[in-house]
Amino acid sequence: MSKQPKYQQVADALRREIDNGTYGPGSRLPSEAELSARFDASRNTVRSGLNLLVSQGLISSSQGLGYAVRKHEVFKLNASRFENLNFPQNGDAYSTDVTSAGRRPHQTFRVEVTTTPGHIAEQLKVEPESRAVLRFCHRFVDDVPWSTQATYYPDWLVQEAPRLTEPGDIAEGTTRYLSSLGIEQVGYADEILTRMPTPEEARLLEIGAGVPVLIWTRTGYSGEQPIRYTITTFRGDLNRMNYEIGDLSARDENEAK
Amino acid sequence: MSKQPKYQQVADALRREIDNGTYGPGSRLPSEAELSARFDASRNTVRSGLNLLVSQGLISSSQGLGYAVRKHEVFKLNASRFENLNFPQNGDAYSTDVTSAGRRPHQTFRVEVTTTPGHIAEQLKVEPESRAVLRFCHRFVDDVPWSTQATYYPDWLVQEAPRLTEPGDIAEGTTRYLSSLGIEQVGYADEILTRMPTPEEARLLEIGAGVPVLIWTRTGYSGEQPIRYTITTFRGDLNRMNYEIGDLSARDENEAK
DNA sequence: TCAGACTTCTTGTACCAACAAGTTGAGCAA
DNA sequence: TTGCTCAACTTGTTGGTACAAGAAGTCTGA
Repeated sequence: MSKQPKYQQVADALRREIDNGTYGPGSRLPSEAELSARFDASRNTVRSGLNLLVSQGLISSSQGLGYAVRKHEVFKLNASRFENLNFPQNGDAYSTDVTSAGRRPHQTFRVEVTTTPGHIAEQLKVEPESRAVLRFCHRFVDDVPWSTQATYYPDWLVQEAPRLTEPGDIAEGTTRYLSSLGIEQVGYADEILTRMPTPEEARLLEIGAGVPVLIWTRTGYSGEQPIRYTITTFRGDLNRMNYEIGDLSARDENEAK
Repeated sequence: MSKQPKYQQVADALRREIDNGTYGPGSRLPSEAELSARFDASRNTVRSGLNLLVSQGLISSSQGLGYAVRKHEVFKLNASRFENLNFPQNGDAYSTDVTSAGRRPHQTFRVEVTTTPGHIAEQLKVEPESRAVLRFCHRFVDDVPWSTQATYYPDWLVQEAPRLTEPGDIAEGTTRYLSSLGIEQVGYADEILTRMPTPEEARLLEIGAGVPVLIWTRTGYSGEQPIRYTITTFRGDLNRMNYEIGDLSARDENEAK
Protein backbone atom coordinates (compact mmCIF):
# COMPACT_ATOMS: atom_id res chain seq x y z
CA MET A 1 0.00 0.00 0.00
CA SER A 2 2.00 2.90 1.32
CA LYS A 3 5.23 2.50 -0.57
CA GLN A 4 5.75 6.23 -0.37
CA PRO A 5 7.72 7.57 2.57
CA LYS A 6 5.69 9.11 5.33
CA TYR A 7 6.98 12.65 4.87
CA GLN A 8 5.87 12.46 1.23
CA GLN A 9 2.41 11.42 2.30
CA VAL A 10 2.27 14.41 4.63
CA ALA A 11 3.36 16.75 1.86
CA ASP A 12 0.94 15.25 -0.66
CA ALA A 13 -1.99 15.39 1.74
CA LEU A 14 -1.33 19.01 2.62
CA ARG A 15 -0.85 19.95 -1.03
CA ARG A 16 -4.18 18.36 -1.88
CA GLU A 17 -5.89 20.29 0.87
CA ILE A 18 -4.31 23.53 -0.26
CA ASP A 19 -5.33 22.86 -3.86
CA ASN A 20 -8.92 22.07 -3.00
CA GLY A 21 -9.22 25.14 -0.84
CA THR A 22 -9.25 23.64 2.64
CA TYR A 23 -6.43 26.05 3.33
CA GLY A 24 -6.80 29.17 1.21
CA PRO A 25 -4.08 31.66 0.27
CA GLY A 26 -2.67 33.36 3.33
CA SER A 27 -4.32 31.05 5.82
CA ARG A 28 -2.38 29.28 8.53
CA LEU A 29 -1.67 25.57 8.54
CA PRO A 30 -1.96 23.45 11.68
CA SER A 31 1.14 23.49 13.85
CA GLU A 32 3.84 20.86 13.59
CA ALA A 33 2.58 19.31 16.81
CA GLU A 34 -0.97 19.01 15.51
CA LEU A 35 0.17 17.55 12.20
CA SER A 36 2.42 15.21 14.09
CA ALA A 37 -0.61 13.85 15.95
CA ARG A 38 -2.80 13.75 12.85
CA PHE A 39 -0.34 11.77 10.74
CA ASP A 40 1.04 9.73 13.63
CA ALA A 41 4.54 10.83 12.73
CA SER A 42 7.36 12.41 14.65
CA ARG A 43 7.85 16.15 14.52
CA ASN A 44 10.95 15.68 12.37
CA THR A 45 9.03 13.66 9.80
CA VAL A 46 6.29 16.28 9.61
CA ARG A 47 8.96 18.94 9.26
CA SER A 48 10.46 17.09 6.30
CA GLY A 49 7.09 17.13 4.58
CA LEU A 50 6.51 20.79 5.32
CA ASN A 51 10.02 21.61 4.17
CA LEU A 52 9.27 19.98 0.85
CA LEU A 53 6.28 22.27 0.32
CA VAL A 54 8.32 25.28 1.40
CA SER A 55 11.03 24.52 -1.13
CA GLN A 56 8.34 24.07 -3.76
CA GLY A 57 7.11 27.55 -3.03
CA LEU A 58 3.66 26.45 -1.91
CA ILE A 59 3.90 27.54 1.71
CA SER A 60 6.16 29.67 3.84
CA SER A 61 7.12 29.45 7.49
CA SER A 62 8.12 31.93 10.11
CA GLN A 63 9.37 31.30 13.58
CA GLY A 64 6.72 31.86 16.21
CA LEU A 65 3.95 32.26 13.67
CA GLY A 66 3.70 28.92 11.95
CA TYR A 67 3.23 27.90 8.36
CA ALA A 68 1.02 29.80 5.93
CA VAL A 69 -0.14 29.19 2.38
CA ARG A 70 1.67 31.52 0.05
CA LYS A 71 -0.25 34.27 -1.70
CA HIS A 72 0.52 34.97 -5.32
CA GLU A 73 0.08 38.52 -6.32
CA VAL A 74 1.61 38.93 -9.70
CA PHE A 75 2.52 42.07 -11.53
CA LYS A 76 2.48 42.14 -15.29
CA LEU A 77 5.40 43.71 -17.04
CA ASN A 78 5.18 44.72 -20.61
CA ALA A 79 8.56 44.12 -22.18
CA SER A 80 7.78 44.93 -25.80
CA ARG A 81 6.32 48.35 -25.09
CA PHE A 82 8.96 49.09 -22.52
CA GLU A 83 11.49 50.64 -24.71
CA ASN A 84 11.03 52.23 -28.08
CA LEU A 85 11.58 55.58 -29.62
CA ASN A 86 8.08 56.87 -28.95
CA PHE A 87 8.26 56.00 -25.28
CA PRO A 88 11.92 56.11 -24.34
CA GLN A 89 12.89 53.80 -21.53
CA ASN A 90 14.12 55.24 -18.30
CA GLY A 91 13.43 54.80 -14.65
CA ASP A 92 10.06 56.37 -15.25
CA ALA A 93 8.75 53.49 -17.35
CA TYR A 94 8.84 51.55 -14.14
CA SER A 95 7.46 54.39 -12.04
CA THR A 96 4.51 55.05 -14.31
CA ASP A 97 3.71 51.36 -14.63
CA VAL A 98 3.67 50.93 -10.89
CA THR A 99 1.79 54.13 -10.19
CA SER A 100 -0.87 53.36 -12.78
CA ALA A 101 -1.43 50.04 -11.01
CA GLY A 102 -2.21 52.00 -7.86
CA ARG A 103 1.01 50.99 -6.15
CA ARG A 104 3.78 53.07 -4.66
CA PRO A 105 7.15 52.89 -6.44
CA HIS A 106 10.50 53.48 -4.76
CA GLN A 107 14.00 53.00 -6.05
CA THR A 108 17.59 53.50 -5.10
CA PHE A 109 20.09 54.36 -7.76
CA ARG A 110 23.85 54.06 -8.12
CA VAL A 111 26.39 54.73 -10.85
CA GLU A 112 29.88 53.34 -10.91
CA VAL A 113 32.77 52.93 -13.27
CA THR A 114 33.97 49.34 -13.23
CA THR A 115 35.72 46.75 -15.30
CA THR A 116 33.55 44.53 -17.45
CA PRO A 117 33.14 40.90 -16.37
CA GLY A 118 33.80 38.37 -19.11
CA HIS A 119 30.27 37.38 -20.03
CA ILE A 120 29.15 41.00 -20.15
CA ALA A 121 32.13 42.05 -22.26
CA GLU A 122 31.13 39.33 -24.69
CA GLN A 123 27.66 40.80 -25.09
CA LEU A 124 28.99 44.33 -25.51
CA LYS A 125 31.72 43.13 -27.90
CA VAL A 126 34.51 44.77 -25.95
CA GLU A 127 37.65 43.39 -24.32
CA PRO A 128 37.12 41.58 -21.01
CA GLU A 129 38.10 43.69 -17.98
CA SER A 130 37.86 46.87 -20.03
CA ARG A 131 36.25 49.95 -18.55
CA ALA A 132 32.48 50.30 -18.50
CA VAL A 133 29.86 52.37 -16.74
CA LEU A 134 27.39 50.50 -14.59
CA ARG A 135 24.07 52.10 -13.71
CA PHE A 136 22.42 50.06 -10.98
CA CYS A 137 18.88 50.26 -9.74
CA HIS A 138 17.15 48.57 -6.81
CA ARG A 139 13.39 48.79 -7.13
CA PHE A 140 10.56 48.43 -4.64
CA VAL A 141 6.79 48.34 -4.89
CA ASP A 142 4.98 49.36 -1.72
CA ASP A 143 8.33 48.90 0.05
CA VAL A 144 8.56 45.28 -1.07
CA PRO A 145 11.78 44.54 -2.99
CA TRP A 146 10.79 43.91 -6.56
CA SER A 147 13.76 43.83 -8.88
CA THR A 148 17.33 44.86 -9.44
CA GLN A 149 18.54 46.28 -12.70
CA ALA A 150 22.11 46.67 -13.85
CA THR A 151 22.90 48.37 -17.13
CA TYR A 152 26.41 48.38 -18.59
CA TYR A 153 27.54 50.94 -21.15
CA PRO A 154 30.81 50.35 -23.01
CA ASP A 155 33.63 52.84 -22.54
CA TRP A 156 33.66 54.08 -26.13
CA LEU A 157 30.02 55.12 -25.74
CA VAL A 158 30.71 56.92 -22.49
CA GLN A 159 33.34 58.98 -24.31
CA GLU A 160 30.63 60.24 -26.63
CA ALA A 161 27.96 60.49 -23.94
CA PRO A 162 29.67 61.68 -20.76
CA ARG A 163 26.45 62.28 -18.86
CA LEU A 164 26.12 58.49 -18.48
CA THR A 165 28.55 58.74 -15.59
CA GLU A 166 26.43 61.31 -13.79
CA PRO A 167 25.14 60.01 -10.52
CA GLY A 168 21.38 60.21 -10.35
CA ASP A 169 18.76 59.91 -12.99
CA ILE A 170 19.07 61.44 -16.41
CA ALA A 171 15.82 63.32 -16.47
CA GLU A 172 14.83 62.81 -20.08
CA GLY A 173 15.86 59.15 -20.05
CA THR A 174 19.06 57.59 -21.28
CA THR A 175 17.58 56.42 -24.57
CA ARG A 176 16.42 59.93 -25.44
CA TYR A 177 19.72 61.41 -24.26
CA LEU A 178 21.67 59.04 -26.51
CA SER A 179 19.25 59.76 -29.32
CA SER A 180 19.95 63.50 -28.97
CA LEU A 181 23.62 62.66 -29.61
CA GLY A 182 22.75 60.81 -32.77
CA ILE A 183 22.98 57.34 -31.22
CA GLU A 184 19.73 55.61 -32.03
CA GLN A 185 18.79 52.26 -30.55
CA VAL A 186 17.43 50.45 -33.57
CA GLY A 187 16.77 47.06 -32.06
CA TYR A 188 17.41 44.81 -29.11
CA ALA A 189 17.91 41.16 -28.30
CA ASP A 190 16.31 39.84 -25.14
CA GLU A 191 17.08 36.72 -23.21
CA ILE A 192 14.95 35.33 -20.41
CA LEU A 193 15.96 32.61 -18.04
CA THR A 194 15.11 31.32 -14.61
CA ARG A 195 16.98 29.71 -11.74
CA MET A 196 17.05 29.67 -7.99
CA PRO A 197 18.49 32.86 -6.49
CA THR A 198 22.02 33.16 -5.24
CA PRO A 199 22.27 34.13 -1.56
CA GLU A 200 23.12 37.66 -2.69
CA GLU A 201 19.99 37.87 -4.82
CA ALA A 202 17.88 36.36 -2.08
CA ARG A 203 19.16 39.06 0.26
CA LEU A 204 18.53 41.99 -2.06
CA LEU A 205 15.08 40.84 -3.09
CA GLU A 206 14.16 39.32 0.29
CA ILE A 207 13.27 36.07 -1.38
CA GLY A 208 12.18 33.18 0.80
CA ALA A 209 12.91 29.54 0.13
CA GLY A 210 11.27 27.98 -2.90
CA VAL A 211 10.98 31.12 -5.00
CA PRO A 212 12.96 31.32 -8.25
CA VAL A 213 14.17 34.49 -9.92
CA LEU A 214 13.28 35.58 -13.42
CA ILE A 215 16.26 37.08 -15.19
CA TRP A 216 15.75 39.31 -18.16
CA THR A 217 18.71 40.55 -20.15
CA ARG A 218 18.51 43.00 -22.99
CA THR A 219 21.27 43.96 -25.41
CA GLY A 220 20.51 47.21 -27.19
CA TYR A 221 21.98 47.84 -30.62
CA SER A 222 22.73 50.92 -32.64
CA GLY A 223 23.50 49.48 -36.04
CA GLU A 224 25.85 46.57 -35.63
CA GLN A 225 27.24 47.90 -32.38
CA PRO A 226 25.91 46.92 -28.93
CA ILE A 227 25.45 50.09 -26.90
CA ARG A 228 24.09 48.72 -23.68
CA TYR A 229 23.55 45.51 -21.80
CA THR A 230 20.85 45.39 -19.15
CA ILE A 231 20.33 42.62 -16.60
CA THR A 232 17.09 42.77 -14.65
CA THR A 233 16.46 40.29 -11.85
CA PHE A 234 12.87 39.86 -10.72
CA ARG A 235 11.27 37.96 -7.92
CA GLY A 236 9.70 35.04 -9.75
CA ASP A 237 6.65 34.91 -7.51
CA LEU A 238 5.63 38.48 -8.22
CA ASN A 239 6.25 39.03 -11.88
CA ARG A 240 5.19 37.99 -15.33
CA MET A 241 6.77 39.26 -18.48
CA ASN A 242 4.68 40.12 -21.50
CA TYR A 243 5.59 40.50 -25.14
CA GLU A 244 3.29 41.63 -27.87
CA ILE A 245 4.39 40.98 -31.40
CA GLY A 246 2.70 41.70 -34.67
CA ASP A 247 -0.48 43.60 -35.33
CA LEU A 248 -2.81 43.48 -32.32
CA SER A 249 -4.56 46.76 -33.07
CA ALA A 250 -7.89 45.05 -33.80
CA ARG A 251 -7.78 43.31 -30.44
CA ASP A 252 -6.84 46.47 -28.57
CA GLU A 253 -9.67 48.45 -30.15
CA ASN A 254 -12.03 45.71 -29.12
CA GLU A 255 -10.67 45.79 -25.56
CA ALA A 256 -11.24 49.51 -25.31
CA LYS A 257 -14.95 49.18 -25.92
CA MET B 1 31.59 35.70 15.63
CA SER B 2 29.57 32.80 14.34
CA LYS B 3 26.09 34.14 14.70
CA GLN B 4 25.02 32.10 11.71
CA PRO B 5 23.72 28.58 12.35
CA LYS B 6 26.14 25.82 11.68
CA TYR B 7 24.25 24.30 8.75
CA GLN B 8 24.36 27.72 7.05
CA GLN B 9 28.11 27.84 7.52
CA VAL B 10 28.38 24.44 5.91
CA ALA B 11 26.24 25.53 2.96
CA ASP B 12 28.14 28.80 2.55
CA ALA B 13 31.53 27.11 2.70
CA LEU B 14 30.55 24.53 0.12
CA ARG B 15 28.99 27.16 -2.13
CA ARG B 16 32.20 29.19 -2.00
CA GLU B 17 34.24 26.15 -2.93
CA ILE B 18 31.92 25.34 -5.80
CA ASP B 19 32.05 28.94 -7.02
CA ASN B 20 35.83 29.14 -6.92
CA GLY B 21 36.20 25.85 -8.73
CA THR B 22 37.36 23.57 -5.94
CA TYR B 23 34.48 21.37 -7.02
CA GLY B 24 33.77 21.78 -10.71
CA PRO B 25 30.55 20.98 -12.54
CA GLY B 26 29.73 17.30 -12.32
CA SER B 27 32.34 16.50 -9.70
CA ARG B 28 31.48 14.69 -6.51
CA LEU B 29 31.40 16.34 -3.11
CA PRO B 30 32.83 14.70 0.01
CA SER B 31 30.44 12.31 1.71
CA GLU B 32 28.23 13.36 4.58
CA ALA B 33 30.51 11.51 6.98
CA GLU B 34 33.60 13.34 5.74
CA LEU B 35 31.88 16.73 5.89
CA SER B 36 30.61 15.87 9.34
CA ALA B 37 34.18 15.38 10.50
CA ARG B 38 35.47 18.46 8.67
CA PHE B 39 32.90 20.84 10.13
CA ASP B 40 32.67 19.11 13.50
CA ALA B 41 28.92 18.80 13.09
CA SER B 42 26.46 15.97 13.30
CA ARG B 43 25.35 14.21 10.17
CA ASN B 44 21.92 15.84 10.51
CA THR B 45 23.44 19.30 10.56
CA VAL B 46 25.56 18.61 7.50
CA ARG B 47 22.51 17.20 5.75
CA SER B 48 20.61 20.42 6.47
CA GLY B 49 23.35 22.41 4.81
CA LEU B 50 23.51 20.11 1.81
CA ASN B 51 19.72 20.16 1.53
CA LEU B 52 19.84 23.91 1.30
CA LEU B 53 22.18 23.75 -1.68
CA VAL B 54 20.04 21.05 -3.28
CA SER B 55 16.91 23.17 -3.01
CA GLN B 56 18.86 26.09 -4.44
CA GLY B 57 19.67 23.99 -7.47
CA LEU B 58 23.42 24.11 -6.93
CA ILE B 59 23.99 20.43 -6.28
CA SER B 60 22.05 17.20 -6.61
CA SER B 61 22.15 14.01 -4.62
CA SER B 62 21.48 10.38 -5.37
CA GLN B 63 21.32 7.51 -2.99
CA GLY B 64 24.40 5.37 -3.04
CA LEU B 65 26.34 7.80 -5.21
CA GLY B 66 26.68 10.93 -3.15
CA TYR B 67 26.32 14.61 -3.93
CA ALA B 68 27.46 16.16 -7.18
CA VAL B 69 27.74 19.71 -8.49
CA ARG B 70 25.01 20.32 -11.01
CA LYS B 71 25.95 20.85 -14.65
CA HIS B 72 24.20 23.56 -16.58
CA GLU B 73 23.78 22.88 -20.22
CA VAL B 74 21.39 25.43 -21.58
CA PHE B 75 19.56 25.45 -24.85
CA LYS B 76 18.62 28.71 -26.49
CA LEU B 77 15.15 29.06 -27.84
CA ASN B 78 14.29 31.79 -30.27
CA ALA B 79 10.77 32.89 -29.52
CA SER B 80 10.47 35.80 -31.92
CA ARG B 81 11.50 33.84 -34.99
CA PHE B 82 9.50 30.84 -33.90
CA GLU B 83 6.26 31.69 -35.50
CA ASN B 84 5.60 34.05 -38.32
CA LEU B 85 4.13 33.90 -41.76
CA ASN B 86 7.42 33.30 -43.51
CA PHE B 87 8.33 30.41 -41.26
CA PRO B 88 5.07 28.93 -40.02
CA GLN B 89 5.26 27.30 -36.63
CA ASN B 90 4.67 23.61 -36.30
CA GLY B 91 6.24 20.71 -34.51
CA ASP B 92 9.13 21.02 -36.93
CA ALA B 93 10.32 24.36 -35.60
CA TYR B 94 11.35 22.41 -32.54
CA SER B 95 12.71 19.48 -34.52
CA THR B 96 14.85 21.61 -36.79
CA ASP B 97 16.16 23.71 -33.91
CA VAL B 98 17.20 20.62 -32.00
CA THR B 99 18.64 18.83 -35.00
CA SER B 100 20.65 21.86 -36.07
CA ALA B 101 22.18 21.91 -32.59
CA GLY B 102 23.39 18.38 -33.21
CA ARG B 103 20.93 16.86 -30.78
CA ARG B 104 18.31 14.19 -31.27
CA PRO B 105 14.66 15.30 -30.99
CA HIS B 106 11.83 13.03 -29.95
CA GLN B 107 8.23 13.82 -29.16
CA THR B 108 4.95 12.21 -28.29
CA PHE B 109 1.77 13.74 -29.49
CA ARG B 110 -1.87 13.63 -28.40
CA VAL B 111 -5.08 15.30 -29.48
CA GLU B 112 -8.21 15.45 -27.39
CA VAL B 113 -11.50 17.27 -27.27
CA THR B 114 -12.06 18.70 -23.81
CA THR B 115 -13.83 21.42 -21.94
CA THR B 116 -11.95 24.66 -21.45
CA PRO B 117 -10.70 25.45 -17.93
CA GLY B 118 -11.61 28.91 -16.72
CA HIS B 119 -8.33 30.73 -17.13
CA ILE B 120 -7.87 29.33 -20.63
CA ALA B 121 -11.42 30.23 -21.66
CA GLU B 122 -10.65 33.75 -20.54
CA GLN B 123 -7.68 33.97 -22.89
CA LEU B 124 -9.63 32.50 -25.79
CA LYS B 125 -12.62 34.71 -25.02
CA VAL B 126 -15.06 31.82 -24.94
CA GLU B 127 -17.42 30.55 -22.23
CA PRO B 128 -15.78 28.56 -19.42
CA GLU B 129 -16.30 24.81 -19.77
CA SER B 130 -17.10 25.17 -23.46
CA ARG B 131 -15.69 22.71 -25.94
CA ALA B 132 -12.13 23.08 -27.21
CA VAL B 133 -9.51 21.01 -28.96
CA LEU B 134 -6.31 20.37 -27.08
CA ARG B 135 -3.18 19.39 -28.95
CA PHE B 136 -0.58 18.19 -26.47
CA CYS B 137 3.09 17.55 -27.02
CA HIS B 138 5.75 16.03 -24.79
CA ARG B 139 9.21 16.80 -26.08
CA PHE B 140 12.60 15.24 -25.46
CA VAL B 141 16.14 16.09 -26.46
CA ASP B 142 18.51 13.13 -26.51
CA ASP B 143 15.84 11.26 -24.52
CA VAL B 144 15.93 13.86 -21.75
CA PRO B 145 12.51 15.37 -21.07
CA TRP B 146 12.61 18.95 -22.27
CA SER B 147 9.21 20.55 -22.38
CA THR B 148 5.51 20.00 -22.60
CA GLN B 149 3.30 22.02 -24.88
CA ALA B 150 -0.48 22.29 -24.77
CA THR B 151 -2.33 24.26 -27.42
CA TYR B 152 -6.05 24.99 -27.13
CA TYR B 153 -8.19 25.87 -30.13
CA PRO B 154 -11.69 27.28 -29.54
CA ASP B 155 -14.66 25.29 -30.79
CA TRP B 156 -15.79 27.85 -33.35
CA LEU B 157 -12.40 27.60 -35.03
CA VAL B 158 -12.52 23.81 -35.11
CA GLN B 159 -15.83 24.05 -36.98
CA GLU B 160 -14.02 25.94 -39.71
CA ALA B 161 -10.85 23.90 -39.52
CA PRO B 162 -11.85 20.28 -38.80
CA ARG B 163 -8.39 18.86 -39.36
CA LEU B 164 -7.37 20.32 -36.00
CA THR B 165 -9.00 17.29 -34.38
CA GLU B 166 -6.92 14.88 -36.43
CA PRO B 167 -4.64 12.80 -34.29
CA GLY B 168 -1.06 13.14 -35.35
CA ASP B 169 0.82 16.03 -36.83
CA ILE B 170 -0.57 18.25 -39.50
CA ALA B 171 2.22 17.96 -42.01
CA GLU B 172 2.32 21.52 -43.29
CA GLY B 173 1.91 22.99 -39.81
CA THR B 174 -1.22 24.30 -38.16
CA THR B 175 -0.46 27.94 -38.88
CA ARG B 176 -0.11 27.27 -42.60
CA TYR B 177 -3.19 25.04 -42.56
CA LEU B 178 -5.26 27.78 -40.94
CA SER B 179 -3.77 30.29 -43.34
CA SER B 180 -4.94 28.15 -46.27
CA LEU B 181 -8.47 28.53 -44.88
CA GLY B 182 -8.16 32.28 -44.80
CA ILE B 183 -7.44 32.48 -41.08
CA GLU B 184 -4.26 34.49 -40.73
CA GLN B 185 -2.44 34.86 -37.43
CA VAL B 186 -1.64 38.56 -37.46
CA GLY B 187 -0.05 38.89 -34.04
CA TYR B 188 0.45 37.24 -30.69
CA ALA B 189 0.75 38.12 -27.05
CA ASP B 190 3.29 36.22 -25.00
CA GLU B 191 3.54 35.85 -21.28
CA ILE B 192 6.51 34.36 -19.47
CA LEU B 193 6.57 33.38 -15.83
CA THR B 194 8.47 31.11 -13.51
CA ARG B 195 7.68 29.06 -10.45
CA MET B 196 8.58 25.78 -8.83
CA PRO B 197 7.08 22.79 -10.60
CA THR B 198 3.98 20.99 -9.43
CA PRO B 199 4.53 17.30 -8.67
CA GLU B 200 2.87 16.50 -11.99
CA GLU B 201 5.26 18.77 -13.89
CA ALA B 202 8.22 17.41 -11.97
CA ARG B 203 7.18 13.91 -13.02
CA LEU B 204 6.70 14.69 -16.72
CA LEU B 205 9.92 16.67 -17.01
CA GLU B 206 11.91 14.57 -14.53
CA ILE B 207 12.87 17.66 -12.62
CA GLY B 208 14.95 17.27 -9.48
CA ALA B 209 14.66 19.42 -6.39
CA GLY B 210 15.65 23.05 -6.71
CA VAL B 211 14.90 23.47 -10.40
CA PRO B 212 12.15 25.90 -11.42
CA VAL B 213 10.06 25.70 -14.58
CA LEU B 214 9.83 28.39 -17.21
CA ILE B 215 6.30 28.78 -18.48
CA TRP B 216 5.68 30.43 -21.78
CA THR B 217 2.16 31.14 -22.93
CA ARG B 218 1.22 32.53 -26.30
CA THR B 219 -2.17 33.77 -27.42
CA GLY B 220 -2.43 33.96 -31.20
CA TYR B 221 -4.81 36.45 -32.78
CA SER B 222 -6.53 36.69 -36.10
CA GLY B 223 -7.89 40.21 -36.06
CA GLU B 224 -9.57 40.83 -32.74
CA GLN B 225 -10.26 37.14 -32.20
CA PRO B 226 -7.96 34.79 -30.28
CA ILE B 227 -7.53 31.62 -32.31
CA ARG B 228 -5.18 29.65 -30.12
CA TYR B 229 -3.66 29.56 -26.68
CA THR B 230 -0.41 27.71 -26.18
CA ILE B 231 1.18 26.83 -22.85
CA THR B 232 4.73 25.57 -22.99
CA THR B 233 6.46 24.35 -19.84
CA PHE B 234 10.24 24.12 -19.92
CA ARG B 235 12.79 22.82 -17.50
CA GLY B 236 14.28 26.02 -16.13
CA ASP B 237 17.78 24.60 -15.87
CA LEU B 238 18.01 23.73 -19.53
CA ASN B 239 16.38 26.58 -21.39
CA ARG B 240 16.68 30.23 -22.20
CA MET B 241 14.18 32.16 -24.20
CA ASN B 242 15.26 34.74 -26.75
CA TYR B 243 13.41 37.60 -28.35
CA GLU B 244 14.74 39.85 -31.05
CA ILE B 245 12.87 43.05 -31.65
CA GLY B 246 13.52 45.86 -34.06
CA ASP B 247 16.11 46.08 -36.81
CA LEU B 248 19.11 43.89 -36.07
CA SER B 249 20.09 43.32 -39.68
CA ALA B 250 23.33 45.28 -39.34
CA ARG B 251 24.35 43.14 -36.39
CA ASP B 252 23.46 39.92 -38.16
CA GLU B 253 25.44 40.83 -41.25
CA ASN B 254 28.39 41.59 -39.01
CA GLU B 255 28.00 38.22 -37.28
CA ALA B 256 28.04 36.38 -40.58
CA LYS B 257 31.48 37.66 -41.48
C1' DT C 1 35.86 -16.95 -17.41
C1' DC C 2 31.71 -15.66 -15.48
C1' DA C 3 27.69 -15.26 -12.58
C1' DG C 4 26.19 -14.46 -8.25
C1' DA C 5 26.75 -13.46 -3.31
C1' DC C 6 28.69 -10.42 -0.19
C1' DT C 7 30.96 -6.50 1.84
C1' DT C 8 31.32 -1.71 2.06
C1' DC C 9 30.58 2.46 0.66
C1' DT C 10 26.94 5.97 -0.11
C1' DT C 11 22.36 8.63 0.93
C1' DG C 12 17.30 8.06 2.58
C1' DT C 13 13.89 7.60 6.21
C1' DA C 14 12.32 7.83 10.86
C1' DC C 15 12.49 8.35 15.46
C1' DC C 16 13.94 10.65 20.01
C1' DA C 17 15.60 14.57 22.98
C1' DA C 18 16.84 19.23 24.34
C1' DC C 19 17.23 23.92 24.06
C1' DA C 20 17.04 28.54 21.32
C1' DA C 21 14.32 32.11 19.64
C1' DG C 22 10.29 34.60 17.70
C1' DT C 23 5.20 35.86 18.58
C1' DT C 24 1.14 36.52 21.03
C1' DG C 25 -1.98 37.27 24.49
C1' DA C 26 -3.10 37.08 29.49
C1' DG C 27 -2.58 39.25 33.56
C1' DC C 28 -0.62 42.21 36.80
C1' DA C 29 1.04 46.70 38.51
C1' DA C 30 1.37 51.66 38.20
C1' DT D 1 -6.01 52.94 30.84
C1' DT D 2 -1.36 52.05 30.01
C1' DG D 3 2.77 49.60 30.05
C1' DC D 4 5.36 45.75 31.45
C1' DT D 5 6.37 40.95 32.54
C1' DC D 6 5.77 36.43 31.67
C1' DA D 7 3.73 32.12 30.34
C1' DA D 8 2.46 29.49 26.50
C1' DC D 9 2.47 28.83 22.14
C1' DT D 10 5.07 28.55 17.64
C1' DT D 11 9.25 27.15 14.55
C1' DG D 12 14.59 26.87 14.42
C1' DT D 13 18.85 24.47 15.55
C1' DT D 14 21.69 20.64 16.96
C1' DG D 15 22.73 16.56 18.74
C1' DG D 16 21.98 11.52 18.85
C1' DT D 17 20.49 6.52 17.04
C1' DA D 18 18.95 2.86 14.03
C1' DC D 19 17.85 0.71 10.01
C1' DA D 20 16.54 0.82 4.82
C1' DA D 21 18.10 1.05 0.26
C1' DG D 22 20.94 2.10 -3.82
C1' DA D 23 25.64 1.53 -6.06
C1' DA D 24 29.97 -0.51 -6.80
C1' DG D 25 33.61 -3.25 -6.30
C1' DT D 26 35.49 -7.87 -4.33
C1' DC D 27 35.47 -12.38 -3.59
C1' DT D 28 33.96 -17.05 -4.30
C1' DG D 29 32.31 -21.06 -6.48
C1' DA D 30 30.93 -23.37 -10.62
